[in-house]
Amino acid sequence: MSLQYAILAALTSKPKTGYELSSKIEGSIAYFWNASHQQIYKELKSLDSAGWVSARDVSQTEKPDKKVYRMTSLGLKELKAWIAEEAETPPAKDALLIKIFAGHLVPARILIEVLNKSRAQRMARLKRYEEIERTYFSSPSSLPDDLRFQHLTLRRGIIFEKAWLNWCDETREYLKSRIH
Amino acid sequence: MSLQYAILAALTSKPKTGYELSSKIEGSIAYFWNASHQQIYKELKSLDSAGWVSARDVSQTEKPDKKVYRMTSLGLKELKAWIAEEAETPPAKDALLIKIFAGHLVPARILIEVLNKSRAQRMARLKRYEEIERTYFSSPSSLPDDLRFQHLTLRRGIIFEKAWLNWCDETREYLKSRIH
DNA sequence: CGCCCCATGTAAGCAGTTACATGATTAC
DNA sequence: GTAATCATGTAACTGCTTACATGGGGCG
Repeated sequence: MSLQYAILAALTSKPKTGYELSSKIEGSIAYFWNASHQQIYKELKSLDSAGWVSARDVSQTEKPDKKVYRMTSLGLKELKAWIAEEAETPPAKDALLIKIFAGHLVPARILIEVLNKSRAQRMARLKRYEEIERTYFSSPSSLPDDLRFQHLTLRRGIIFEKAWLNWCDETREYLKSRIH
Repeated sequence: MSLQYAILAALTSKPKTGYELSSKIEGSIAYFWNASHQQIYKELKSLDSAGWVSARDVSQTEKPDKKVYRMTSLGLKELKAWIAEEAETPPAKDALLIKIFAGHLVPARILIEVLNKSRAQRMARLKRYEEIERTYFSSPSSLPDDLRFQHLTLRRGIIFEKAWLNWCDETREYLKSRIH
């Protein structure tokens, strides 16, 4: 259900094709959401038949034809109404936490390896986010409205990756103490 | 798939019924995972037919009969192997972030209300986690192994709820500046 | 010659939610 | 009497993943 609203949110700035939604969203909604192209095409169809978006067929000569989707006024209305609803707080659902929870079952050095790999992924994300912030959001107050809100979600990414790194380090300290 | 491992992780300390798994997990795995009782009964059946857990029927006179599940040695072996595998980093998938992303579409005071409600939920969790830490984990070094690992996942919860609160405050400051 | 980019889908299946169902005991 | 706790499920459905499919153009 939320994916439909994520798609609508991605269509607020300008109309997009399913292909763009599934690949070019890098740098905005991809900070906190993902979906396969199959699922996105499906949701676009269902949004279309609900009248929340409308498709326009565009023929291309050197590339395959495509369908450009734009949000309708009904879609905008529904999106606004949904935004104003209370959001419930989802659980983390990160497999790494299950692994740590049951971590006493395996040797500490194995867990450290698993943790280090996760840490490296988190660090890579943080670097990417910080790079994006430096490049596009260096002076937030001069940005147009929609980009200022995008920046807020990027900020969330930066704050959280840092929190992850802190937790990884704290956890790693304990695991190291179990080896020596 | 991960739910099966979450169930196995919950069964490491002692055998449990589906009912206990779906309700009494409060205070451990519930910090970062959830599931309906229907789904848990389904997964227990599938784990049973795979030989990763085994069920024992227990008749009770004053309560309904129950099935107590314990992990088998095969289940333990598989859980250990899974823990040692690299964990990929999932996206946040929190609807609040979609709402903020498209936040320029609604009046700032509406968004502040939505944010405040989320913030209150986060704050309540943090208080709960801190209370649990004070009560059960005040001197971690004297704890048995499995509880020390449980404590690590609780620490993650505490660190993350604090990070959420920081982000909420940062975001609220910006939203307030849009009203005045 | 093979691979990547563009572009959109079908089909099968698994994972998870929501609604419905039963029924005894204990506590207010 | 009515609500909560204990205890386990079926049925229908939605959401999402994985595998498979097509086909032209550009690049090395």
